Amino acid sequence: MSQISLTFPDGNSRDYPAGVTAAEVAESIAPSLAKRAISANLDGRHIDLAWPITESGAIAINTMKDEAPALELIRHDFAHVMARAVQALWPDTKVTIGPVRDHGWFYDFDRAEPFTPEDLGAIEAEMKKIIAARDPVRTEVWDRARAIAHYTAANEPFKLELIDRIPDGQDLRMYWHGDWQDLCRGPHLQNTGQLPADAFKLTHLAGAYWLGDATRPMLQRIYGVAFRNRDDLKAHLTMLEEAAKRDHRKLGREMELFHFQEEAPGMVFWHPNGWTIYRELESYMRRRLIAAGYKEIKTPQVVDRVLWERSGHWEAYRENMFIVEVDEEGAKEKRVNALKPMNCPCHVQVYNHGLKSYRDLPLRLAEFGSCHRYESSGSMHGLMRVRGFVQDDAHIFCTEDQIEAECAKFLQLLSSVYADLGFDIFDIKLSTRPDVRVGADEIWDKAESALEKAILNVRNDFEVDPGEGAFYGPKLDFKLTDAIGREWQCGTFQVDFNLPDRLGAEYVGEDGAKHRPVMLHRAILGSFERFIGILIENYAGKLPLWLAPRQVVVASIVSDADDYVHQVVATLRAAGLRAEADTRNEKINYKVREHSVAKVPVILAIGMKEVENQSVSIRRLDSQGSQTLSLEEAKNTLATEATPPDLR
RNA sequence: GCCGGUUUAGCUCAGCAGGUAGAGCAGCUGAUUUGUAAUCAGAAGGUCACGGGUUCGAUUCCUGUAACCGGCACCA
Repeated sequence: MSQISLTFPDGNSRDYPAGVTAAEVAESIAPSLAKRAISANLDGRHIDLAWPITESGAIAINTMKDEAPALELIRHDFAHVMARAVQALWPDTKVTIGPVRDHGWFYDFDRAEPFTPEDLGAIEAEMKKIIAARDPVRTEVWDRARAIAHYTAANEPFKLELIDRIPDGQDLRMYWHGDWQDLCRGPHLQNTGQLPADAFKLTHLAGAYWLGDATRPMLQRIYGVAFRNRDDLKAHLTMLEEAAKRDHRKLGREMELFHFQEEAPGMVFWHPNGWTIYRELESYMRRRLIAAGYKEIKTPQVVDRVLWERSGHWEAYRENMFIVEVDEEGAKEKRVNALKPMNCPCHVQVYNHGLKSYRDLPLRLAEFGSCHRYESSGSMHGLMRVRGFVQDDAHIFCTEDQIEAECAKFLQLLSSVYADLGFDIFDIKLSTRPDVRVGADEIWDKAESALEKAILNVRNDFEVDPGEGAFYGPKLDFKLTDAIGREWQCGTFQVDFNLPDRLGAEYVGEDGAKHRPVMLHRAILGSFERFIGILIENYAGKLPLWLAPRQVVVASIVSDADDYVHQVVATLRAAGLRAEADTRNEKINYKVREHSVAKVPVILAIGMKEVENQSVSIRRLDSQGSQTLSLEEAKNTLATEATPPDLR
């Protein structure tokens, strides 16, 4: 038998007979390592301990201490154990796929009866039995015919379809967890007893299309989470509770920011507090855009279908547009309009008015464009996905040569805006030309490299998503990371060679001839509604002072202080602060608690001491104590703090 | 749109093997003048999401619709 040479992480290497398993390699290093071993990495590939190694390479033995491989194995084996438990409880259930995902796994099943939330407990109990049995896990390589014969006999049509999709010549591997078997690429643990029976939980049930395809049957998906130990699971569940507390829908109700109701699903009813945040954010964006050389415009809400036909939207998105039909006087047919689902065609109309010269470019037209899209009922989610929303939209009309500079300027503006709003971390994704596209390859080359160069001016890490660009041009997408690590795609920068052509945009060049401008679609916040939702969740409702809808409550301790309370409120208001008086006949404890729960950032408590000294006792949200300042001092401090970041 | 779930007072939630409902908080009224996260008392508050059916009788059972929640699909 031939020899192979395996190199260890410390740089040493040793020879083994070909076909040696990682378990044997671990044993040869130290029996204690063999006991703790769970899997191995061979040239970066994650393999089973029992897998025969036939070629030389670099090997590392994994134990439960190696977080990434340990979690992958645990979650993957849990998926199998859960599927086994489900088939044990309901033998008529068909199995499909069960990948590792996020903090756990899911497995999709096909069964006539729906699973109920109560079933989850029964499944968990069955899983614990399987773990306690410590059944060995073993694997075999099967040829296609044998696998097909097996799953035909077992009446598992989804598995048969999976086999069909695996390329010819690829090994099919079969895993057994005890007497339950599943087609799987592995790797897996050595026995089910290695699973932490106290560190998993089945979390929820959901429907999911087979292979993610809406035309295929809907399966029943069961989600679970699993960790290496009970403490990690508990920490995860606590984190979920914390995230639920930040839910902008809950905070929106508690802080009286907005509401939704049946008669206008997906449309926001902004209340005074919420609208204050909105206006503050809008004013901020307006100042930033004007300072960055944009001109603000406003275009119609209701636009005849012919414009959407010309732009191409009617054909592609008719189903998602709100249609307004009008009986015009004397007309035989109703006139068909659409509520605008986006602003770009209207912006081209503004551009097209009057002859443009190359000297006018780049022309940056911005609009807080109110748009309506008929989103499917199941996709709406609080402020995050709505049917009526406002974009911080702008279109830059420029020459091809100006793309790079405009992109660089935009990146600068975007990162500065995100930093001002509390988001210092964001990721960039570059989506390049798709198979189906318009425009010559040379122009795509130019646009893609311009975008890439522009990013590299700002930072050196970005993700490339080949083929995911829009049909009209490549694009950049920006994902920011919030306080609890979630990512939100907000900004976008898209190069468009198509729409200027379809809508006949032109400029007169230096050469006196007419040329097509390039159009850059760009947004930083995306939609105000969604971005405010993100802000609320990021700050858990405790917005920075300049964005807080209610900035200061001046609360009396005794009613003899009421006159001075009103004087303090008037002083603060004159300094531009959103201040209100609370002179109700309640204890200061009660007032402090109520305004703290309402997330008012500053409470000024006023008793007779303050009246006498013309001072205030200032109490910040979440701080224990209070501090006494003169009224003048408090006014100046708060006014400075409440200044929007771009005006400081 | 699809699968599953939910819908009871302003909010959070009980309840009903079918006999038209209950709590806490909020709100209202009164007392209390209070020093940094809930003062006490009283009265009041509901077409049990909406429509149809079964029944002597439906908030409860069946059925349809809508909205919402968790996912899936979609997201110009």
